[in-house]
Amino acid sequence: MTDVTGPDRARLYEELALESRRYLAAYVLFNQAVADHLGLHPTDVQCLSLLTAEPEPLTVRQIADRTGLTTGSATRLVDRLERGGYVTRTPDRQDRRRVLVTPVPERLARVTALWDDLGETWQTLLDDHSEDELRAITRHLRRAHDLGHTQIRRLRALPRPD
Amino acid sequence: MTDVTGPDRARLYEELALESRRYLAAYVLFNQAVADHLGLHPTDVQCLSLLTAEPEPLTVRQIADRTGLTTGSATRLVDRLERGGYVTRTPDRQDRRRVLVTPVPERLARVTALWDDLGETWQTLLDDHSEDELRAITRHLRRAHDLGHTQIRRLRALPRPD
DNA sequence: CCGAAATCACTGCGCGGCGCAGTGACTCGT
DNA sequence: ACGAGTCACTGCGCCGCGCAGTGATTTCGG
Repeated sequence: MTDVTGPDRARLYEELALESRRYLAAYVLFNQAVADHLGLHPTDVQCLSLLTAEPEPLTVRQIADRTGLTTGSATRLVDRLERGGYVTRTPDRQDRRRVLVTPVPERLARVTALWDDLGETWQTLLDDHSEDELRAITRHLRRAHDLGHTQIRRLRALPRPD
Repeated sequence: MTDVTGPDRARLYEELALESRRYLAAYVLFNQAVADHLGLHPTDVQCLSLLTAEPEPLTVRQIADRTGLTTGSATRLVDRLERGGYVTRTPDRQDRRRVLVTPVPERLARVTALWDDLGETWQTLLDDHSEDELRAITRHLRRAHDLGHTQIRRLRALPRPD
């Protein structure tokens, strides 16, 4: 077992924490820049990202949950995207209360083209990492993601300090 | 030199890209949850994070640049934080046009306490990574951060596709 | 030097995304 | 069959935000 109390290690933790904060701050700015460039809002871009990541269409509620919006705001979000031609609404045959939101590939081409272009450069970052390192990075991201959701549940359960 | 074209490696790239997206999506939700819990806006929390990360106070303009807001909106942001007692305004003696924004430690204690609590759990994630892995993760984050800023400059230089 | 230009924080104004609360349509459990 | 729960959707009002302009201060060119 590795020693988790060494002074080197403490410094590594601190560096990682600092880089994480900078990384996340940069991401927010980057996302904003992408949205500006496309003439959309960050939320809209985020939603398109969600839709393209999923193999099948999402319902309005699923979009609301994954973006942190209320269902009302999610309806408006889909309104904007539909008006812009990015998505179409389809009634769900299984449950007629639900509405499926399907992305329109042709309209999304411009967006994905931009992502692909930016992603290509991004991949070159990974080229001089070993496979073990890549696995370690991926593992850390996944576990941080999981912890994030755990913390969110904790925060929502906690009473508001006011 | 490692082979960067192998099928395993391509799969690792894809996994890492997917986990990154999930990680970043979770961060946005997490940040929102923290802000909700404190009765603040995500932007406000982000600003407090910036202020506490820096050893010396920032000017309104610096806050604007680092949050992606206009100076006008940054003024309003500082207004909110000042009204809430989180920061104080101090005129800059060197340049009398400028205003320095200084965090108020006592008022921020509650916020940092929450961060520390959440950060403690977060650190346990790192305990079963080797030091080499930690270095690899940190390096990746730093380079991704740098690339992000490069891409932002590219995006701003590009013409709007409209 | 002195006046023009740049930069700073700040302010009115209007837009629009968002949460809230309520509505009707639909599904499900008993 | 009927009530409870869930779905997407809709007015309404709030307020964060960008935009454009202002005055104060600094910087720079002739």
